[in-house]
Amino acid sequence: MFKKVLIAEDFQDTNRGIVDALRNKLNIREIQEELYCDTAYNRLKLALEKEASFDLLITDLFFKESHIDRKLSSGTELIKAAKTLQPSLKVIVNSMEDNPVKIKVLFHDYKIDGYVCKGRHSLVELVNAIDTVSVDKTYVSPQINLSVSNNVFELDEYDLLILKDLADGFSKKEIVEKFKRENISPNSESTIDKRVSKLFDEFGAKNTTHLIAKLTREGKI
Amino acid sequence: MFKKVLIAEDFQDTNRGIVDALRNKLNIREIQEELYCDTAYNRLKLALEKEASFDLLITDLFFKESHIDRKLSSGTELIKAAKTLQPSLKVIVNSMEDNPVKIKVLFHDYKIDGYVCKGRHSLVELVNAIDTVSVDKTYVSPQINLSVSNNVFELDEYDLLILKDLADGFSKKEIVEKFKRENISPNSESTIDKRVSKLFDEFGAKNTTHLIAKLTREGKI
DNA sequence: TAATCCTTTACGGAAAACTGTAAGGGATTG
DNA sequence: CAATCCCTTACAGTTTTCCGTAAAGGATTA
Repeated sequence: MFKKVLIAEDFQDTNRGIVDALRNKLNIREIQEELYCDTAYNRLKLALEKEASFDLLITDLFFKESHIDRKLSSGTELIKAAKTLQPSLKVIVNSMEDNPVKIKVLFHDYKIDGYVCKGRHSLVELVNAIDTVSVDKTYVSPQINLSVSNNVFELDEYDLLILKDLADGFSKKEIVEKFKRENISPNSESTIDKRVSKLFDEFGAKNTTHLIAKLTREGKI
Repeated sequence: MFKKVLIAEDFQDTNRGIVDALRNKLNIREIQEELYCDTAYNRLKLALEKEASFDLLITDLFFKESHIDRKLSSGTELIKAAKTLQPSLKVIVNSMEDNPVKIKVLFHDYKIDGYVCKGRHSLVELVNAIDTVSVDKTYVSPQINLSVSNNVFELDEYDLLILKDLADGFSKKEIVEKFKRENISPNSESTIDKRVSKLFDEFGAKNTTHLIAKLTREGKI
């Protein structure tokens, strides 16, 4: 079981609940909390330098903006920095996010060990997650169905360039001009037309407005 | 000071923090928690019938969906029902929402007494809010600027009908047909054209796609 | 080398979006 | 009552979107 745990979470009241659960149900001795990504990172770094490193990081994904200038502003940035600093560190994410696609990215690209979706059973799940992760397995909240989203179409960088411009209200002709100006190729109106039409098929959209609305709602652009 | 408080909040770990704070800092004797809007409402009703009614309701706005069939599915519905049941009940909302326009609506239309925005200082603010509300004043988290949003363009119901259909990929002609079918008026293509053009001006959008992208990002549709 | 496949590009036509003008009707005001 | 304002609607003209066909060029394969 873990001995030293760091919690990064900007909701004061949520912190309390987690700390209570870890202390009482898992008998974890050393629990520290941070409200900001930057300070959490500094604490991890300091502990590592003093050879008293943390075993587990429990972090949220979203942190409210603050007046203080920050280098790290989101959970994903914190995770990336923390894993670079200390690859052995186990990471459990505890967040509102329930989009399987995004959670999948956390496991694939950010190599997290557990994901707990905030909700009615958060605390019970978090305890289970810590148990599971402590024996080198991965944990995901049962209500999240990661397999559903296997055949989701991925957006490559070029598609994203087009989509973002469309969402910003540019016409196809304007996008053509912009691409030519910035030496982005291909840059014919015809190609851009075809790309967007392909995305209509992939995402089941009837027209540009529909497509952009869908992708915006899903947080993909 | 309040004697009997009900907390409606579907995040288990958040509940814990609030209960602790109320008990320790405010010496409130009777604190009950509910994870669902419906059960919260039933508890309010039961207490009223037994002449042991609650003084204060602290509720979130968003509740995760559950497998159980519910009559009330959001905090606003709970507030509406609760105020109808027991007009004297004080209500403090504790939620993620930080859009001043939406918070303003809670005070105007739902007659809430306090609003605490979940964040780093939630607990401290909540204690302040309870203090303030207990002497018949209203409380709003200091970071929320209700006055800023005075000149924000409001979307009326009719505009929203159009916008939602556009976001769902309907063409203007299809919207016209739909409106006529559902006896929604006005329903000429010309009027719908004009409404949308007005929204372009108000929100600084270049075309429909741009408008829908903006409003979707802002969570207005 | 020839055949094949894929991507880019050009082009054309129907449909839709966008804009401006103008007419009609209901409500308000002097 | 007439003048005015506001909203709805019709219509027309330009631009843009959307979709199909087809040609050109590059890379891969037999």
